[in-house]
Amino acid sequence: MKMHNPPHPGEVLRELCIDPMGLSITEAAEALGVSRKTLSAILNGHAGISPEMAVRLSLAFGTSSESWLNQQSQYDLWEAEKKRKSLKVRKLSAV
Amino acid sequence: MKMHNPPHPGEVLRELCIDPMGLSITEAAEALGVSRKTLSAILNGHAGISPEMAVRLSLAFGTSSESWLNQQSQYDLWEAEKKRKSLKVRKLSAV
DNA sequence: TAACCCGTAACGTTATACGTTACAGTTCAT
DNA sequence: ATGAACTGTAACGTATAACGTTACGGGTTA
Repeated sequence: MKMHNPPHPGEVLRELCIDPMGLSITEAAEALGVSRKTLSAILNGHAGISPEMAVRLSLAFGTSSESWLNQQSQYDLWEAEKKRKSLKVRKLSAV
Repeated sequence: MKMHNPPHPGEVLRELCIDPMGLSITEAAEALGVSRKTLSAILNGHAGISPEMAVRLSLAFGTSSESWLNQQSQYDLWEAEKKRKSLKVRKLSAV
């Protein structure tokens, strides 16, 4: 019940890692072992952080893979919750 | 550092909700508003719990969507971590 | 035996994470 | 100042996965 419109994880990645370290997309993408396009898409909100990417970020930046993937989950869930009222689901009661 | 080979969320769903309530896949799928195939795939580990499915489960069973999606994240991450050593990533040091 | 319900396999559709290539804008060296 | 090198992103193609529809084999029951 604490969710507050979480920012896209790509924003966080840029503001917490890329920008402070003065990295270009090209440099960071090379270090992560992915294409410039892949990283660019994440930073611009056109792609999410995949489980494998979370591990890559963990290796490159020394953070926990869990924290990156959880951020993505919270973001995805926030989007999915917007449709909650429009979903046709019948409540199942215990016995 | 606490991860212990998490079970597939479909197993948990079956053991915690479907079985105890004596529901068939057909009944549960209908209540959730998805096809029998979709629920069957999840319960047998052939599909994961999507963000939208997490919200559906939340509506049908009165649980939190977050808990379902987090379970899936932990499972996906466990799988991704298996490849950690084979990923070619260069560590980026601060300054 | 026939009608019915159940779970799952087969097939098609759509979305997304990835790479390769191509392109427009900068910077820099000649 | 003109050409080379680099940067970020758009365009296009591929693979995987979540979904629905349909079809099928195995029970139960009338």
